[in-house]
Amino acid sequence: MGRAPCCDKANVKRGPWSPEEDATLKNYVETHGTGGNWIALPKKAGLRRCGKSCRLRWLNYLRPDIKHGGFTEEEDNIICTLYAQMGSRWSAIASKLPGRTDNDVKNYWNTKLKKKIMARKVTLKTLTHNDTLPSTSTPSSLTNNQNVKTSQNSPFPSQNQNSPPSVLPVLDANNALFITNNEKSIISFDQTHHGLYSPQVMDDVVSQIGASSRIINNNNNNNPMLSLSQEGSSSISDSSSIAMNNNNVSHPEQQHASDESMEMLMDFGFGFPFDFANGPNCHYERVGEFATSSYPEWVDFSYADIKPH
DNA sequence: AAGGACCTCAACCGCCGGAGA
DNA sequence: CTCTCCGGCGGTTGAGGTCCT
Repeated sequence: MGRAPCCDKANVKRGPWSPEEDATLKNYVETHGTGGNWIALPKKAGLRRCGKSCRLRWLNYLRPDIKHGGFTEEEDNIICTLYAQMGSRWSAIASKLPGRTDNDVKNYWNTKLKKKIMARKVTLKTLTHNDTLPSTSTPSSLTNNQNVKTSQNSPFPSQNQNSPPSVLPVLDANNALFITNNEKSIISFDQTHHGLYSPQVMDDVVSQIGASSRIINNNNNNNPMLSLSQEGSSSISDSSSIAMNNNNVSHPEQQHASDESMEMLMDFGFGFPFDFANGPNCHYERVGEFATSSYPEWVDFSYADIKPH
């Protein structure tokens, strides 16, 4: 048997609040406070509403310090950062945004911000060994991560046979984020997807892209380009992903579900950032937990700058 | 102009944990 | 220690608005 309801649902009004009800509740709370008991408040205030409904109405709409209207770019960044750190703990995230409620933040994330991030073009670009290499610097947003390595002299670091392949985030003069991982390839995230990339993932990405028949050579300097963008799509589904195996790079609908050769799946479906990569050669960890990981080469790009394409 | 699809966001639901009896 | 009550929270719903065909 479940818990008894908090109020007599047959005798309380439900649905949208009228201006009169708003005024009654506002006047009562401003005059008397909540009295520490929301359940008893509607009766005292003369409202035919559930106490929980009164509390919600006050917290989300009537209280004086509430901020209505669009979110700023700065607020977007804060939400993204905190979501990457703590997931859907909306009240905790909202507490860092003065005047915003958990409901506001949750709605904003679910209806706009998630799609906004997904819509950003994600482009992986591989360069050949003969390409001109960018001058490099450490991304300032990553300098606090002591696991991050940068390449100052040789852009193609040698590999230690006994250690996982290194993933080396560097910035070129235009602040484009590049990732080097072996002697033959650099991956550039012209516009990066936030997420957590393991060296195993990046190693696989480089090797798989190199063998991919789907690489698009879309420029004149022999730099093959793989684009994961959803450009041209009128609507963006909630789950967009690419799957990789030993032989190709393809969209999952083109991939047989029973294909046991699949090595990994990168899911851009926002479980973000928690469902980025998994598979026999990959590892699945939460951003906030990687510091204690046994994989010291994990790189957190949650704070990487995103620049318009 | 109409109607269907899609989007937004206020409101509700039900679970959980803390406080106090 | 157990039980009850209540506030707080995240997930979900659905009415109303907007866009698209």
